[in-house]
Amino acid sequence: MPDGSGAARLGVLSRPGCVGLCEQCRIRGLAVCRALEPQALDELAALATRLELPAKKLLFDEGEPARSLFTLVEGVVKLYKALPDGRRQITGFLLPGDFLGLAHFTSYAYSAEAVTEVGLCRFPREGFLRLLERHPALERELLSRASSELAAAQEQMLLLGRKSAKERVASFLLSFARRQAMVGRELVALPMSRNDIADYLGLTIETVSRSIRAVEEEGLIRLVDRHHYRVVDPDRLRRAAAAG
Amino acid sequence: MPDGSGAARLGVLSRPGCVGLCEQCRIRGLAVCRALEPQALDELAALATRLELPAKKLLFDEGEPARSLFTLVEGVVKLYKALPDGRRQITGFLLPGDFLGLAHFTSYAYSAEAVTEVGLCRFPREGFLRLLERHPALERELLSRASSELAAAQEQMLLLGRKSAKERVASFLLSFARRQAMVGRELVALPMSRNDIADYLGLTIETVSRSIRAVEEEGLIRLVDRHHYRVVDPDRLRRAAAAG
DNA sequence: CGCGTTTTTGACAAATATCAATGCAGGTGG
DNA sequence: CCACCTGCATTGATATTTGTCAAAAACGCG
Repeated sequence: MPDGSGAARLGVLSRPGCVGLCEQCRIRGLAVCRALEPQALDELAALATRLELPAKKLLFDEGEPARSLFTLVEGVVKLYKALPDGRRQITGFLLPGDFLGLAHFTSYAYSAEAVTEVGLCRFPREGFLRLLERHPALERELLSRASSELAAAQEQMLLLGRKSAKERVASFLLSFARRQAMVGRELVALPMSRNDIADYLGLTIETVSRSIRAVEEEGLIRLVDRHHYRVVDPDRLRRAAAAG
Repeated sequence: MPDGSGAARLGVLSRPGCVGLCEQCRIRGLAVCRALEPQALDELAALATRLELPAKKLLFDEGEPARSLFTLVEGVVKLYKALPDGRRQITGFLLPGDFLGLAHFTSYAYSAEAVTEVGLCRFPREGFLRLLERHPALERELLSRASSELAAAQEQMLLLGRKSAKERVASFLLSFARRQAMVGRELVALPMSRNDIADYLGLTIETVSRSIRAVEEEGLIRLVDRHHYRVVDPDRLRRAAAAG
Protein backbone atom coordinates (compact mmCIF):
# COMPACT_ATOMS: atom_id res chain seq x y z
CA MET A 1 0.00 0.00 0.00
CA PRO A 2 1.33 3.41 -0.93
CA ASP A 3 1.41 5.85 1.92
CA GLY A 4 0.84 9.09 0.12
CA SER A 5 4.06 10.73 1.03
CA GLY A 6 4.97 11.90 -2.45
CA ALA A 7 8.25 10.08 -2.92
CA ALA A 8 10.60 7.33 -1.89
CA ARG A 9 8.70 4.50 -0.33
CA LEU A 10 11.30 2.16 -1.62
CA GLY A 11 12.99 0.97 1.46
CA VAL A 12 15.96 3.11 0.53
CA LEU A 13 15.53 5.38 3.49
CA SER A 14 18.57 7.04 4.89
CA ARG A 15 20.83 5.43 7.38
CA PRO A 16 22.64 8.42 8.88
CA GLY A 17 26.35 8.07 8.52
CA CYS A 18 26.22 5.60 5.70
CA VAL A 19 27.58 8.09 3.22
CA GLY A 20 31.29 7.82 2.87
CA LEU A 21 31.36 4.75 5.06
CA CYS A 22 29.92 2.08 2.89
CA GLU A 23 31.77 1.77 -0.38
CA GLN A 24 28.73 0.27 -2.11
CA CYS A 25 26.60 3.18 -1.09
CA ARG A 26 28.97 5.89 -2.19
CA ILE A 27 26.47 6.84 -4.79
CA ARG A 28 23.49 6.71 -2.57
CA GLY A 29 19.94 6.94 -3.59
CA LEU A 30 19.88 4.76 -6.63
CA ALA A 31 19.07 1.72 -4.53
CA VAL A 32 22.37 0.78 -5.92
CA CYS A 33 23.25 -1.88 -3.43
CA ARG A 34 19.97 -3.58 -4.17
CA ALA A 35 19.40 -3.44 -7.84
CA LEU A 36 22.63 -3.02 -9.75
CA GLU A 37 25.51 -5.22 -10.67
CA PRO A 38 28.93 -3.93 -9.52
CA GLN A 39 30.00 -2.93 -12.98
CA ALA A 40 27.05 -0.62 -13.56
CA LEU A 41 27.63 0.74 -10.11
CA ASP A 42 31.20 1.64 -10.94
CA GLU A 43 30.22 3.30 -14.18
CA LEU A 44 27.62 5.32 -12.32
CA ALA A 45 30.19 6.32 -9.76
CA ALA A 46 32.53 7.46 -12.51
CA LEU A 47 29.81 9.70 -13.86
CA ALA A 48 28.84 11.31 -10.58
CA THR A 49 29.91 14.64 -9.13
CA ARG A 50 29.46 15.12 -5.41
CA LEU A 51 27.68 18.33 -4.42
CA GLU A 52 26.95 20.11 -1.13
CA LEU A 53 24.38 22.91 -1.06
CA PRO A 54 23.00 25.16 1.67
CA ALA A 55 19.35 25.32 2.68
CA LYS A 56 17.08 27.32 0.32
CA LYS A 57 19.41 26.80 -2.63
CA LEU A 58 17.53 26.27 -5.90
CA LEU A 59 18.73 23.11 -7.63
CA PHE A 60 16.84 23.87 -10.81
CA ASP A 61 13.83 25.79 -11.95
CA GLU A 62 10.72 24.71 -13.82
CA GLY A 63 11.21 25.13 -17.55
CA GLU A 64 15.01 25.21 -17.41
CA PRO A 65 16.83 22.79 -19.77
CA ALA A 66 17.24 19.48 -17.96
CA ARG A 67 20.99 19.03 -18.03
CA SER A 68 21.40 16.97 -14.88
CA LEU A 69 19.90 14.20 -12.83
CA PHE A 70 20.51 13.88 -9.11
CA THR A 71 20.34 11.50 -6.23
CA LEU A 72 19.80 12.96 -2.82
CA VAL A 73 22.38 11.71 -0.33
CA GLU A 74 21.76 13.91 2.67
CA GLY A 75 19.05 16.36 3.72
CA VAL A 76 15.62 17.24 2.37
CA VAL A 77 14.62 18.69 -1.00
CA LYS A 78 11.22 20.01 -2.06
CA LEU A 79 9.77 19.85 -5.57
CA TYR A 80 7.17 22.38 -6.61
CA LYS A 81 5.25 24.00 -9.42
CA ALA A 82 4.09 27.59 -9.43
CA LEU A 83 1.38 29.62 -11.14
CA PRO A 84 2.20 32.95 -12.79
CA ASP A 85 0.68 34.87 -9.86
CA GLY A 86 2.93 33.11 -7.36
CA ARG A 87 0.64 30.45 -5.95
CA ARG A 88 2.72 27.34 -5.35
CA GLN A 89 2.09 23.65 -5.01
CA ILE A 90 4.79 21.49 -3.50
CA THR A 91 4.48 18.10 -5.15
CA GLY A 92 6.84 16.21 -2.90
CA PHE A 93 9.53 16.22 -0.28
CA LEU A 94 12.57 14.10 -1.07
CA LEU A 95 14.62 12.23 1.50
CA PRO A 96 18.06 10.64 1.18
CA GLY A 97 17.98 7.83 -1.33
CA ASP A 98 15.52 9.63 -3.59
CA PHE A 99 16.12 10.37 -7.20
CA LEU A 100 15.22 13.59 -9.01
CA GLY A 101 15.45 15.24 -12.34
CA LEU A 102 14.02 12.60 -14.64
CA ALA A 103 12.39 14.82 -17.20
CA HIS A 104 10.25 13.38 -19.93
CA PHE A 105 10.92 16.41 -22.03
CA THR A 106 14.16 18.30 -22.41
CA SER A 107 13.29 20.77 -19.68
CA TYR A 108 12.35 20.27 -16.05
CA ALA A 109 8.63 20.14 -15.36
CA TYR A 110 9.05 21.43 -11.80
CA SER A 111 11.45 23.33 -9.59
CA ALA A 112 13.63 21.76 -6.91
CA GLU A 113 14.93 23.54 -3.85
CA ALA A 114 16.96 22.46 -0.83
CA VAL A 115 14.92 22.57 2.37
CA THR A 116 17.89 21.83 4.60
CA GLU A 117 21.58 21.64 3.79
CA VAL A 118 21.84 18.86 1.26
CA GLY A 119 24.36 16.47 -0.21
CA LEU A 120 23.74 15.30 -3.75
CA CYS A 121 25.22 13.28 -6.56
CA ARG A 122 24.90 14.96 -9.89
CA PHE A 123 24.86 13.04 -13.19
CA PRO A 124 25.09 14.78 -16.54
CA ARG A 125 21.99 13.92 -18.51
CA GLU A 126 23.74 12.70 -21.63
CA GLY A 127 26.07 10.34 -19.87
CA PHE A 128 23.34 9.04 -17.67
CA LEU A 129 21.07 8.29 -20.61
CA ARG A 130 23.87 6.44 -22.40
CA LEU A 131 24.50 4.43 -19.28
CA LEU A 132 20.81 3.66 -19.12
CA GLU A 133 20.93 2.14 -22.56
CA ARG A 134 23.72 -0.20 -21.59
CA HIS A 135 22.16 -1.28 -18.30
CA PRO A 136 18.57 -2.47 -18.49
CA ALA A 137 18.66 -3.17 -14.75
CA LEU A 138 19.08 0.53 -14.10
CA GLU A 139 16.23 1.27 -16.42
CA ARG A 140 14.07 -1.26 -14.61
CA GLU A 141 14.93 0.34 -11.30
CA LEU A 142 13.90 3.74 -12.62
CA LEU A 143 10.65 2.36 -13.99
CA SER A 144 9.94 0.80 -10.65
CA ARG A 145 10.58 4.09 -8.90
CA ALA A 146 8.49 6.01 -11.37
CA SER A 147 5.55 3.65 -10.79
CA SER A 148 5.98 4.10 -7.12
CA GLU A 149 6.05 7.89 -7.48
CA LEU A 150 2.95 7.70 -9.59
CA ALA A 151 1.10 5.80 -6.88
CA ALA A 152 2.19 8.41 -4.35
CA ALA A 153 1.05 11.18 -6.66
CA GLN A 154 -2.37 9.59 -6.96
CA GLU A 155 -2.62 9.30 -3.20
CA GLN A 156 -1.75 13.00 -2.97
CA MET A 157 -4.44 13.87 -5.51
CA LEU A 158 -6.96 12.08 -3.30
CA LEU A 159 -5.72 14.13 -0.37
CA LEU A 160 -5.84 17.43 -2.23
CA GLY A 161 -9.15 16.81 -3.92
CA ARG A 162 -11.14 15.15 -1.20
CA LYS A 163 -9.72 15.40 2.30
CA SER A 164 -10.50 18.03 4.94
CA ALA A 165 -7.78 20.21 6.43
CA LYS A 166 -7.45 18.05 9.52
CA GLU A 167 -7.33 14.87 7.45
CA ARG A 168 -4.63 16.37 5.26
CA VAL A 169 -2.48 17.32 8.20
CA ALA A 170 -3.00 13.94 9.89
CA SER A 171 -2.12 12.15 6.64
CA PHE A 172 1.01 14.21 6.25
CA LEU A 173 2.21 13.76 9.82
CA LEU A 174 1.58 10.02 9.61
CA SER A 175 3.24 9.42 6.28
CA PHE A 176 6.20 11.61 7.04
CA ALA A 177 6.74 9.68 10.27
CA ARG A 178 6.45 6.39 8.37
CA ARG A 179 9.00 7.47 5.82
CA GLN A 180 11.39 8.05 8.62
CA ALA A 181 10.35 4.64 9.98
CA MET A 182 9.58 6.22 13.29
CA VAL A 183 5.97 5.54 14.03
CA GLY A 184 6.77 4.24 17.52
CA ARG A 185 8.38 6.32 20.22
CA GLU A 186 10.89 8.05 18.03
CA LEU A 187 11.10 11.74 17.45
CA VAL A 188 10.19 12.82 13.93
CA ALA A 189 12.03 15.78 12.47
CA LEU A 190 9.91 18.21 10.47
CA PRO A 191 12.54 20.37 8.82
CA MET A 192 10.29 22.33 6.48
CA SER A 193 8.44 25.54 7.36
CA ARG A 194 4.70 25.79 7.96
CA ASN A 195 4.59 27.61 4.66
CA ASP A 196 6.04 24.59 2.88
CA ILE A 197 3.60 22.27 4.62
CA ALA A 198 0.75 24.55 3.57
CA ASP A 199 1.95 24.55 -0.03
CA TYR A 200 2.22 20.78 0.07
CA LEU A 201 -1.26 20.26 1.50
CA GLY A 202 -3.07 22.93 -0.50
CA LEU A 203 -3.90 24.99 2.59
CA THR A 204 -2.82 28.27 4.22
CA ILE A 205 -0.26 28.42 7.00
CA GLU A 206 -2.97 29.49 9.45
CA THR A 207 -5.09 26.46 8.68
CA VAL A 208 -2.06 24.19 8.94
CA SER A 209 -1.20 25.68 12.31
CA ARG A 210 -4.73 25.26 13.64
CA SER A 211 -5.04 21.73 12.28
CA ILE A 212 -1.74 20.60 13.79
CA ARG A 213 -2.91 21.98 17.08
CA ALA A 214 -6.24 20.13 16.76
CA VAL A 215 -4.46 16.86 16.03
CA GLU A 216 -2.23 17.41 19.04
CA GLU A 217 -5.10 18.33 21.36
CA GLU A 218 -6.81 15.06 20.49
CA GLY A 219 -3.70 13.29 21.68
CA LEU A 220 -2.77 11.76 18.32
CA ILE A 221 0.66 13.37 18.23
CA ARG A 222 2.84 15.28 20.62
CA LEU A 223 4.56 18.40 19.30
CA VAL A 224 7.93 18.64 21.00
CA ASP A 225 8.79 21.92 19.33
CA ARG A 226 7.80 23.46 16.04
CA HIS A 227 10.00 21.12 14.09
CA HIS A 228 9.77 17.86 16.01
CA TYR A 229 6.89 15.61 16.96
CA ARG A 230 6.09 12.14 18.20
CA VAL A 231 3.26 9.94 16.95
CA VAL A 232 1.43 9.09 20.17
CA ASP A 233 -1.48 7.07 18.79
CA PRO A 234 -0.76 5.68 15.31
CA ASP A 235 -4.12 3.92 14.98
CA ARG A 236 -6.22 6.94 15.75
CA LEU A 237 -3.92 9.09 13.65
CA ARG A 238 -4.51 6.74 10.75
CA ARG A 239 -8.24 7.03 11.23
CA ALA A 240 -7.98 10.82 11.47
CA ALA A 241 -6.12 10.71 8.15
CA ALA A 242 -9.08 8.92 6.58
CA ALA A 243 -6.63 6.24 5.52
CA GLY A 244 -8.28 3.14 4.12
CA MET B 1 4.96 21.48 -21.67
CA PRO B 2 2.57 19.12 -19.96
CA ASP B 3 -1.04 20.09 -20.22
CA GLY B 4 -2.38 18.67 -17.00
CA SER B 5 -4.83 16.27 -18.52
CA GLY B 6 -3.84 13.30 -16.40
CA ALA B 7 -2.71 10.91 -19.10
CA ALA B 8 -1.53 10.37 -22.64
CA ARG B 9 0.08 13.44 -23.95
CA LEU B 10 2.31 11.37 -26.09
CA GLY B 11 1.16 12.07 -29.54
CA VAL B 12 -0.43 8.65 -29.58
CA LEU B 13 -3.88 10.09 -29.74
CA SER B 14 -6.57 8.07 -31.36
CA ARG B 15 -7.21 8.07 -35.04
CA PRO B 16 -10.77 6.78 -35.25
CA GLY B 17 -11.03 3.77 -37.45
CA CYS B 18 -7.38 2.84 -37.24
CA VAL B 19 -8.10 -0.26 -35.23
CA GLY B 20 -8.41 -3.29 -37.43
CA LEU B 21 -7.34 -1.29 -40.45
CA CYS B 22 -3.68 -0.74 -39.96
CA GLU B 23 -1.80 -3.94 -39.34
CA GLN B 24 0.92 -2.13 -37.42
CA CYS B 25 -1.59 -0.64 -35.07
CA ARG B 26 -3.46 -3.80 -34.34
CA ILE B 27 -2.22 -3.57 -30.79
CA ARG B 28 -2.96 0.03 -30.32
CA GLY B 29 -1.92 2.17 -27.50
CA LEU B 30 1.61 1.03 -26.94
CA ALA B 31 2.90 3.59 -29.39
CA VAL B 32 3.89 0.44 -31.06
CA CYS B 33 4.39 1.81 -34.51
CA ARG B 34 6.74 4.39 -33.11
CA ALA B 35 8.88 2.71 -30.55
CA LEU B 36 9.09 -1.01 -31.14
CA GLU B 37 10.87 -3.27 -33.57
CA PRO B 38 8.55 -5.58 -35.53
CA GLN B 39 9.58 -8.66 -33.61
CA ALA B 40 8.65 -7.24 -30.23
CA LEU B 41 5.45 -6.05 -31.78
CA ASP B 42 4.56 -9.57 -32.93
CA GLU B 43 5.34 -11.03 -29.55
CA LEU B 44 3.13 -8.43 -27.92
CA ALA B 45 0.35 -9.22 -30.36
CA ALA B 46 0.65 -12.91 -29.53
CA LEU B 47 0.20 -12.10 -25.86
CA ALA B 48 -2.83 -9.86 -26.26
CA THR B 49 -6.50 -10.69 -25.84
CA ARG B 50 -8.99 -8.33 -27.42
CA LEU B 51 -11.79 -7.16 -25.11
CA GLU B 52 -14.99 -5.17 -25.54
CA LEU B 53 -16.75 -3.81 -22.47
CA PRO B 54 -19.90 -1.74 -21.93
CA ALA B 55 -19.95 1.65 -20.22
CA LYS B 56 -19.70 1.60 -16.41
CA LYS B 57 -17.98 -1.78 -16.41
CA LEU B 58 -15.28 -2.04 -13.73
CA LEU B 59 -11.99 -3.19 -15.25
CA PHE B 60 -10.37 -3.73 -11.88
CA ASP B 61 -10.66 -2.50 -8.34
CA GLU B 62 -8.13 -0.87 -6.05
CA GLY B 63 -6.34 -3.45 -3.96
CA GLU B 64 -7.17 -6.36 -6.26
CA PRO B 65 -4.21 -8.54 -7.36
CA ALA B 66 -2.76 -7.02 -10.52
CA ARG B 67 -3.06 -9.88 -12.97
CA SER B 68 -3.38 -7.89 -16.18
CA LEU B 69 -2.13 -4.87 -18.02
CA PHE B 70 -4.19 -3.14 -20.69
CA THR B 71 -4.00 -0.78 -23.59
CA LEU B 72 -7.07 1.23 -24.39
CA VAL B 73 -8.04 0.95 -28.04
CA GLU B 74 -11.43 2.60 -28.13
CA GLY B 75 -13.48 4.72 -25.75
CA VAL B 76 -12.74 6.40 -22.43
CA VAL B 77 -11.70 4.91 -19.09
CA LYS B 78 -11.49 6.62 -15.71
CA LEU B 79 -9.02 5.80 -12.94
CA TYR B 80 -9.91 6.62 -9.36
CA LYS B 81 -9.16 6.12 -5.71
CA ALA B 82 -11.76 6.13 -2.97
CA LEU B 83 -11.83 6.75 0.77
CA PRO B 84 -13.60 4.32 3.13
CA ASP B 85 -16.57 6.68 3.44
CA GLY B 86 -17.10 6.82 -0.30
CA ARG B 87 -15.43 10.08 -1.26
CA ARG B 88 -13.73 9.58 -4.61
CA GLN B 89 -10.92 11.19 -6.54
CA ILE B 90 -10.61 10.48 -10.23
CA THR B 91 -6.91 10.62 -11.04
CA GLY B 92 -7.20 10.52 -14.79
CA PHE B 93 -9.26 9.92 -17.89
CA LEU B 94 -7.68 7.61 -20.44
CA LEU B 95 -8.09 7.94 -24.17
CA PRO B 96 -7.31 5.45 -26.94
CA GLY B 97 -3.58 4.78 -27.05
CA ASP B 98 -3.21 4.95 -23.29
CA PHE B 99 -1.76 2.25 -21.17
CA LEU B 100 -3.07 1.12 -17.79
CA GLY B 101 -2.44 -1.37 -15.07
CA LEU B 102 1.26 -0.91 -14.40
CA ALA B 103 1.33 -1.65 -10.71
CA HIS B 104 4.47 -1.15 -8.71
CA PHE B 105 3.21 -3.65 -6.17
CA THR B 106 1.35 -6.85 -6.83
CA SER B 107 -2.04 -5.22 -6.46
CA TYR B 108 -3.63 -2.30 -8.26
CA ALA B 109 -3.24 1.05 -6.50
CA TYR B 110 -6.42 2.42 -8.07
CA SER B 111 -9.67 1.33 -9.68
CA ALA B 112 -10.43 1.55 -13.39
CA GLU B 113 -13.88 1.83 -14.91
CA ALA B 114 -15.18 2.23 -18.44
CA VAL B 115 -16.79 5.64 -18.99
CA THR B 116 -18.08 4.76 -22.46
CA GLU B 117 -18.13 1.47 -24.28
CA VAL B 118 -14.49 0.50 -24.57
CA GLY B 119 -12.20 -1.71 -26.59
CA LEU B 120 -9.07 -2.96 -24.88
CA CYS B 121 -6.09 -5.22 -25.30
CA ARG B 122 -5.40 -7.28 -22.25
CA PHE B 123 -1.92 -8.66 -21.44
CA PRO B 124 -1.35 -11.19 -18.66
CA ARG B 125 1.05 -9.67 -16.16
CA GLU B 126 3.53 -12.55 -16.12
CA GLY B 127 3.93 -12.79 -19.85
CA PHE B 128 4.16 -9.05 -20.21
CA LEU B 129 6.90 -8.77 -17.60
CA ARG B 130 8.88 -11.53 -19.29
CA LEU B 131 8.52 -9.73 -22.59
CA LEU B 132 9.70 -6.56 -20.94
CA GLU B 133 12.93 -8.24 -19.89
CA ARG B 134 13.67 -9.29 -23.41
CA HIS B 135 12.86 -5.93 -24.99
CA PRO B 136 14.55 -2.92 -23.44
CA ALA B 137 12.88 -0.68 -26.01
CA LEU B 138 9.51 -1.57 -24.55
CA GLU B 139 10.82 -0.82 -21.10
CA ARG B 140 12.13 2.52 -22.29
CA GLU B 141 8.75 3.34 -23.79
CA LEU B 142 7.05 2.55 -20.49
CA LEU B 143 9.53 4.67 -18.56
CA SER B 144 8.92 7.51 -20.95
CA ARG B 145 5.19 7.17 -20.45
CA ALA B 146 5.51 6.94 -16.71
CA SER B 147 7.55 10.16 -16.64
CA SER B 148 4.93 11.80 -18.72
CA GLU B 149 2.16 10.61 -16.40
CA LEU B 150 4.13 11.90 -13.48
CA ALA B 151 4.35 15.36 -15.00
CA ALA B 152 0.61 15.31 -15.61
CA ALA B 153 0.00 14.19 -12.04
CA GLN B 154 2.05 17.11 -10.75
CA GLU B 155 0.08 19.49 -12.91
CA GLN B 156 -3.11 18.03 -11.47
CA MET B 157 -1.79 18.47 -7.92
CA LEU B 158 -1.25 22.15 -8.71
CA LEU B 159 -4.82 22.34 -9.93
CA LEU B 160 -6.28 20.54 -6.92
CA GLY B 161 -4.18 22.32 -4.34
CA ARG B 162 -4.14 25.87 -5.64
CA LYS B 163 -6.69 26.67 -8.34
CA SER B 164 -10.17 28.11 -7.87
CA ALA B 165 -13.25 26.28 -9.08
CA LYS B 166 -13.45 28.31 -12.26
CA GLU B 167 -9.75 27.86 -12.97
CA ARG B 168 -10.10 24.12 -12.50
CA VAL B 169 -12.98 23.89 -14.89
CA ALA B 170 -11.25 26.10 -17.47
CA SER B 171 -8.06 24.00 -17.17
CA PHE B 172 -10.02 20.82 -17.65
CA LEU B 173 -11.99 22.03 -20.65
CA LEU B 174 -8.82 23.33 -22.27
CA SER B 175 -6.67 20.29 -21.71
CA PHE B 176 -9.39 17.86 -22.67
CA ALA B 177 -9.87 19.76 -25.90
CA ARG B 178 -6.12 19.74 -26.52
CA ARG B 179 -5.91 16.01 -25.98
CA GLN B 180 -8.45 15.61 -28.68
CA ALA B 181 -6.38 18.03 -30.75
CA MET B 182 -9.47 20.11 -31.26
CA VAL B 183 -8.72 23.54 -29.93
CA GLY B 184 -9.86 25.21 -33.12
CA ARG B 185 -13.38 25.00 -34.46
CA GLU B 186 -13.95 21.36 -33.72
CA LEU B 187 -16.53 19.93 -31.43
CA VAL B 188 -15.11 18.36 -28.28
CA ALA B 189 -16.90 15.34 -26.87
CA LEU B 190 -17.24 15.26 -23.10
CA PRO B 191 -18.45 11.71 -22.52
CA MET B 192 -18.17 11.65 -18.72
CA SER B 193 -20.89 12.80 -16.31
CA ARG B 194 -20.76 16.00 -14.26
CA ASN B 195 -20.21 13.75 -11.30
CA ASP B 196 -17.05 12.35 -12.85
CA ILE B 197 -15.83 15.83 -13.71
CA ALA B 198 -16.48 16.89 -10.11
CA ASP B 199 -14.57 13.90 -8.77
CA TYR B 200 -11.72 14.69 -11.14
CA LEU B 201 -11.52 18.36 -10.18
CA GLY B 202 -12.10 17.95 -6.44
CA LEU B 203 -15.40 19.86 -6.55
CA THR B 204 -19.13 19.11 -6.25
CA ILE B 205 -21.39 18.67 -9.28
CA GLU B 206 -23.18 21.89 -8.43
CA THR B 207 -19.96 23.88 -8.44
CA VAL B 208 -18.90 22.23 -11.70
CA SER B 209 -22.21 23.11 -13.27
CA ARG B 210 -22.02 26.73 -12.16
CA SER B 211 -18.39 27.08 -13.20
CA ILE B 212 -19.00 25.66 -16.65
CA ARG B 213 -21.82 28.11 -17.04
CA ALA B 214 -19.59 30.98 -15.92
CA VAL B 215 -16.90 30.00 -18.44
CA GLU B 216 -19.53 29.82 -21.14
CA GLU B 217 -21.11 33.17 -20.23
CA GLU B 218 -17.72 34.83 -20.56
CA GLY B 219 -17.59 33.52 -24.09
CA LEU B 220 -14.57 31.27 -23.64
CA ILE B 221 -16.39 28.14 -24.71
CA ARG B 222 -19.70 27.31 -26.30
CA LEU B 223 -21.66 24.42 -24.82
CA VAL B 224 -23.46 22.69 -27.68
CA ASP B 225 -25.19 20.24 -25.39
CA ARG B 226 -24.26 18.75 -22.03
CA HIS B 227 -21.68 16.51 -23.57
CA HIS B 228 -20.24 18.61 -26.37
CA TYR B 229 -18.50 21.96 -26.45
CA ARG B 230 -16.38 24.18 -28.64
CA VAL B 231 -13.41 26.24 -27.50
CA VAL B 232 -14.31 29.72 -28.69
CA ASP B 233 -11.41 31.72 -27.31
CA PRO B 234 -8.39 29.52 -26.57
CA ASP B 235 -6.21 32.40 -25.35
CA ARG B 236 -8.66 33.73 -22.85
CA LEU B 237 -9.51 30.18 -21.81
CA ARG B 238 -5.84 29.58 -21.13
CA ARG B 239 -5.68 32.70 -19.01
CA ALA B 240 -8.84 31.69 -17.16
CA ALA B 241 -7.13 28.38 -16.46
CA ALA B 242 -4.26 30.26 -14.82
CA ALA B 243 -1.96 28.40 -17.19
CA GLY B 244 1.58 29.67 -17.19
C1' DC C 1 -45.65 10.37 -23.61
C1' DG C 2 -44.16 9.43 -18.99
C1' DC C 3 -40.75 8.13 -15.76
C1' DG C 4 -36.15 7.83 -13.78
C1' DT C 5 -31.85 9.99 -14.00
C1' DT C 6 -28.84 13.75 -14.61
C1' DT C 7 -28.22 18.56 -14.60
C1' DT C 8 -29.24 23.10 -13.37
C1' DT C 9 -30.66 26.62 -10.25
C1' DG C 10 -31.48 28.78 -5.77
C1' DA C 11 -31.15 29.58 -0.68
C1' DC C 12 -28.39 28.73 3.05
C1' DA C 13 -24.49 26.63 5.88
C1' DA C 14 -19.92 25.32 6.71
C1' DA C 15 -15.12 25.16 5.90
C1' DT C 16 -11.24 27.54 4.95
C1' DA C 17 -9.02 31.91 3.51
C1' DT C 18 -7.88 36.53 4.63
C1' DC C 19 -6.50 40.19 7.50
C1' DA C 20 -4.58 41.79 11.68
C1' DA C 21 -2.30 41.26 16.06
C1' DT C 22 0.50 38.92 19.15
C1' DG C 23 3.96 35.61 20.59
C1' DC C 24 8.24 33.16 20.28
C1' DA C 25 13.09 32.03 19.17
C1' DG C 26 17.39 32.53 17.32
C1' DG C 27 20.92 35.71 15.87
C1' DT C 28 23.41 40.19 16.38
C1' DG C 29 25.49 43.84 18.19
C1' DG C 30 25.97 46.82 22.02
C1' DC D 1 25.27 38.91 28.91
C1' DC D 2 21.35 41.06 27.58
C1' DA D 3 18.20 43.68 24.61
C1' DC D 4 16.57 44.15 20.43
C1' DC D 5 15.46 42.85 15.83
C1' DT D 6 13.70 39.87 12.36
C1' DG D 7 11.36 36.13 10.57
C1' DC D 8 8.27 32.40 11.50
C1' DA D 9 4.33 30.67 13.93
C1' DT D 10 0.16 31.12 16.49
C1' DT D 11 -4.20 33.08 17.62
C1' DG D 12 -8.40 35.76 16.86
C1' DA D 13 -12.11 38.16 14.12
C1' DT D 14 -14.26 38.36 9.81
C1' DA D 15 -14.90 37.46 4.73
C1' DT D 16 -15.29 34.39 0.80
C1' DT D 17 -15.63 30.36 -1.52
C1' DT D 18 -17.49 26.26 -2.02
C1' DG D 19 -20.44 22.67 -0.13
C1' DT D 20 -25.14 21.15 1.25
C1' DC D 21 -29.87 20.66 0.78
C1' DA D 22 -34.02 21.17 -1.87
C1' DA D 23 -36.54 21.81 -5.90
C1' DA D 24 -37.24 22.51 -10.79
C1' DA D 25 -35.81 21.58 -15.47
C1' DA D 26 -33.90 18.92 -19.16
C1' DC D 27 -32.78 14.76 -21.07
C1' DG D 28 -32.92 9.90 -22.53
C1' DC D 29 -35.17 5.69 -22.80
C1' DG D 30 -38.88 2.54 -22.97
